[in-house]
Amino acid sequence: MATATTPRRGRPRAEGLDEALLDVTLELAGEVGIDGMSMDDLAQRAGVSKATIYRRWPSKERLVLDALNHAMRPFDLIDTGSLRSDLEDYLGELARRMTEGRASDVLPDLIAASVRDANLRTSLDEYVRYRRQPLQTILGRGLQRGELSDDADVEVLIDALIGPFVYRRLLSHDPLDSDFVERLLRTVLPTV
Amino acid sequence: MATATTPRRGRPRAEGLDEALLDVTLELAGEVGIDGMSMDDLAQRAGVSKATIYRRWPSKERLVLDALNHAMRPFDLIDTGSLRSDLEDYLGELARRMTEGRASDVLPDLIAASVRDANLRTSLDEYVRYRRQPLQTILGRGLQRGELSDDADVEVLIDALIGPFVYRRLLSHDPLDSDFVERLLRTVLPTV
DNA sequence: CAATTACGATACCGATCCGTACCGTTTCGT
DNA sequence: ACGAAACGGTACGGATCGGTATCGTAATTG
Repeated sequence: MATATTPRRGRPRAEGLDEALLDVTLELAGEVGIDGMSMDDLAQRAGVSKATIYRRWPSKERLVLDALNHAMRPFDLIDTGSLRSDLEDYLGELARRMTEGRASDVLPDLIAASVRDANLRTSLDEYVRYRRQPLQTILGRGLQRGELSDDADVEVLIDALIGPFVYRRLLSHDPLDSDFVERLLRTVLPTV
Repeated sequence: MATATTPRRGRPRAEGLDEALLDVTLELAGEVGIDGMSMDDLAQRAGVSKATIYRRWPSKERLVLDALNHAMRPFDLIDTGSLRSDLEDYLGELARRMTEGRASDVLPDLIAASVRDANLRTSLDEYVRYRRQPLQTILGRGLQRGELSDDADVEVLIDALIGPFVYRRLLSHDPLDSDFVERLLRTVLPTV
């Protein structure tokens, strides 16, 4: 976790191996689930000895936790000048991450595991807030510009924008593409 | 699965035990997860010998599958005469089932497991279609009555109605109550 | 060169779990 | 009464898994 600041005496840790292991962890957990992933399989997939892993993390639990937190990368948010295109940009990026991203494959398993694991729950909550925040910014700008009615229910509007993505990704398995983004915005966004 | 039609020779199966076991299975799976549920724990919780379970189901997998399918009970759909109150009724019932229902506790785990289990996936897909159908009926009536614009995107509208429920239940953990139903309808439903 | 630490490989321990087998007992049909 | 099937209890086998320990080797510092 913390970078080793003191250059010790013996053979140094393999460079970049920590991050590589976190990636493999996320990948494998996405394939076979967190519980279904054995440390032996993980070591083999990474081309590494189990001892090497346990020299870096004290337990499987902590490793998985690190891997999940490591996967969260910030959105860069651009102000295009219009509510509609701001939302198109953001939701397009969201669709991309929910279909392609490394983290997206673990999501179902993470949700299930977080029900009974307080640490995973905390990580997941952060992730959720992370995704709402940009929409709050975008919709706030829309309100200032008058593109959104003053009595609009911003929080529920966010639910109505993110919810369908979650629903399609986890349950209906309908596509998450730009066409869907268009149709969703036409359906949900109050016509101005 | 099939009811034993032929009254055999020896001691008959305990009456209603099958259903009781399915209930306990669903309950326990909701608490500790499908993988986390051991057959020994299940037997103890049900006050039953493991042999009794394996006399009825050939494997844990088939038992869980039966339990999930058993949990799906039909909605009874009433035509209140107005689109708005039809939706209030249906979404209110949906909110109730997603928070109180036996099946609701297993949902996260079921989603995760269905990613890698074709049989669970099939059950889950049925469940998903089950929930869309009533909305298709309700919105269809709304179209006929002219309460909905002819160019409304019914499928995406359904996504926008169900999605927020899924999102709140699995991710944001915000409440699913009648107030939320009201706010969601005000936000999503095109004002007539 | 010597001490030190990381590495791959492997064996191992203890725990858990699914599924089966066996026991003596209970409840039914004949 | 007798055989047949279900029952609770329990023990067991085979497999898997997390984590530790050990060993010989490689890399780096002093």
